[in-house]
Amino acid sequence: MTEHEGGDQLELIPALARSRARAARPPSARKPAALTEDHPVARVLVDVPLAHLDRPFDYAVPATMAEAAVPGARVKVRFAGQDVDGFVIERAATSEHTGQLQPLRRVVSAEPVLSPEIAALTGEVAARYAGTRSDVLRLAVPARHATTERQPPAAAEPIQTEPDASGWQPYAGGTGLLDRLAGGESPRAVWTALPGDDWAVLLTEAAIATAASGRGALVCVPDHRDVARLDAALTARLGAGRHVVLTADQGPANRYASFLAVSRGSVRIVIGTRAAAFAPVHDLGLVAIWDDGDDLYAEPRAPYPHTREVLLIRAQATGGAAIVGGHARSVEAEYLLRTGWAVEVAAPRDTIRERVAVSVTGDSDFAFERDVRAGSARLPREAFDTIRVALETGPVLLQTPRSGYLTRLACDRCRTPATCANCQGPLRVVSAGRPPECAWCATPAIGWKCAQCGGQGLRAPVLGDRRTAEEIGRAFPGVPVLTSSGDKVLAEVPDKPAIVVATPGAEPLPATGYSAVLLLDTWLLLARSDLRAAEEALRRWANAAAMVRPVSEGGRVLVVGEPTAAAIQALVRWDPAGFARREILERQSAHLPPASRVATMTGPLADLEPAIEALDAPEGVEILGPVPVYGDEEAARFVVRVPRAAGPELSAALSELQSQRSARKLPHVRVEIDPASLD
DNA sequence: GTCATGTATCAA
DNA sequence: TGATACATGACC
Repeated sequence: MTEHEGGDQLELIPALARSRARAARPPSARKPAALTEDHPVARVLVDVPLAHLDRPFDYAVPATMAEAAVPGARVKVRFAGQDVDGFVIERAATSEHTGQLQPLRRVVSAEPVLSPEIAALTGEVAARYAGTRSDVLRLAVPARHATTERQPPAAAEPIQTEPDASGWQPYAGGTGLLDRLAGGESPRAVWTALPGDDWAVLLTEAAIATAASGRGALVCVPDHRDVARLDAALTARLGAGRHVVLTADQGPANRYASFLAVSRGSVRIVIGTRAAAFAPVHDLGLVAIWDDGDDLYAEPRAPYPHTREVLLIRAQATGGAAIVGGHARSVEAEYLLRTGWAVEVAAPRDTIRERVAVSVTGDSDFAFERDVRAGSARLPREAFDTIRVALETGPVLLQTPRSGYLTRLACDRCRTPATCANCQGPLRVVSAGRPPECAWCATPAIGWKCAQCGGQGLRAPVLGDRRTAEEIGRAFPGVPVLTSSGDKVLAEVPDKPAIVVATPGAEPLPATGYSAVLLLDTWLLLARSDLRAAEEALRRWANAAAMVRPVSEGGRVLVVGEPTAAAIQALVRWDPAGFARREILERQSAHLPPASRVATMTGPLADLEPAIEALDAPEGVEILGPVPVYGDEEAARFVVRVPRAAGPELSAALSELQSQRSARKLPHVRVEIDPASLD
């Protein structure tokens, strides 16, 4: 031990003393608090929003704080003359800093709320999304609640329940997956759930299997209804208190209590929405995400990380297992299979055929014409018949999208959405009297020709009257008609004949499933002006269709739409994997994610142009734009894309750009990597 | 972001 | 010469 007394012991290179008034002040002017002898340096992540200050700063640890200033503790420190919040990430014996260290101002709490794993994770997520760690920390660590913190931690009890792999039996590699989890191994799987299967039960068993190996599990689901379903499944198997729920809207006390139960290791099975993705689960052995294509997983706060990416980063970093599950398959999940990062867990075709039968009926003008005479102007004859027959045995689901999506132009002959000849972006009408433009690169679509059928006419899909529950009710007098949509989601459906009209994602699940599921207005979902329109449509249809009873019990799915559309064909064949494979090839040739890594830069054009100029982008970069931002007069947007392999380089270049800009006090430019949508 | 410092500019 | 404005760079 060679420590000296007083506050100057950390002046490692005093020769570099600066002329700043603060440093020049005589030492007697400040009270040099006695420092602790053991590891007197605390490395602190300070909560400042500036990109160029996004790194740890060293502080001296006063003797009075020696015990409390543990790694992970919240502290208050003096930074640039003001008190700011921070987290201790490390205690060290010495500092690299050449000046004098400020002492920690206060240890807010000795509770180590930022574990080393999560501290590292926030760094990786910030780097991946070209954001700041302090922004990511805000997502990762909930606000403190002092009263809650005073409650003593509950004892951690090991989970003795044996996993039941029978639900995974129908899947090739299913029971093997559970066995490996229970055996302490770390398989990584893309799981395509069978229609009719209770995904919550299967994920519950996966979590229990992981627990059987003495490890923790973290499962993210899109929304509250899914949380409730998974919560119920876990409670049914383990009883209350063996798992914990983390969501954003729990209220400060509840949220912090749940968080503490996890961070203190009292509970090691964690479920929740995207807010749970950063949960500091002890000995994390499994991360799982259900229906990863759901756009609720896109974090709306900077730096806009996606739950799936956060979980995969964690699996990679901890060497744990991962399950990416859904009825449909996202192109990102397909990419995990292509690269060999994960293996497929799916049911054989015969099993699928036993579960679900999907047929399609056209909604051409001819069919409508004929159906007017059949008594229903709104439903094709076959749909009408299907509903009538199915109502004899149980509830029928009609899924119909809400109107009001931003629609893109389509070929007026074959209805294929029109893409830009230059960059494959969606075409849309900017103003009357001007040719349509690409929404990404603003190239006017002059002399456009449909790639599918060679047609040369463009049409804007016009929203017709929405089918209303009333109209349906008139067609089926005496049958109760229930609606479920956006703000008014129906919780339950009686297990008897009824018609449920629901918007995608708001479909209630009857105890024994629907006797029929009808997917209406499918062209509307497909016409959305989004590069994911078809993938998203199939996901929504599959989720609704999966609620149908098995074929053997008369369950039937009918799609009303264009039979040649790829997404509809994939649904009819129930082949989400094939669709994802095909989709990924198309994205590849169009230089779209996930084959490419895309970033958007948004802000006033006067700020964007120098930013683009200063961006030290990797080889092979394409810069598209600027394009005016819909609904914002001031703002414009550039799209920057690189081959997938150059993604980390692009992130680094954007981080560097943000650093330089913040150091030079230039106005903020919003950077979003892998944006949920490019509209 | 704040703060302190340096330089430019101008009225007195 | 001092007051003021603005740019710059450090921030532990």
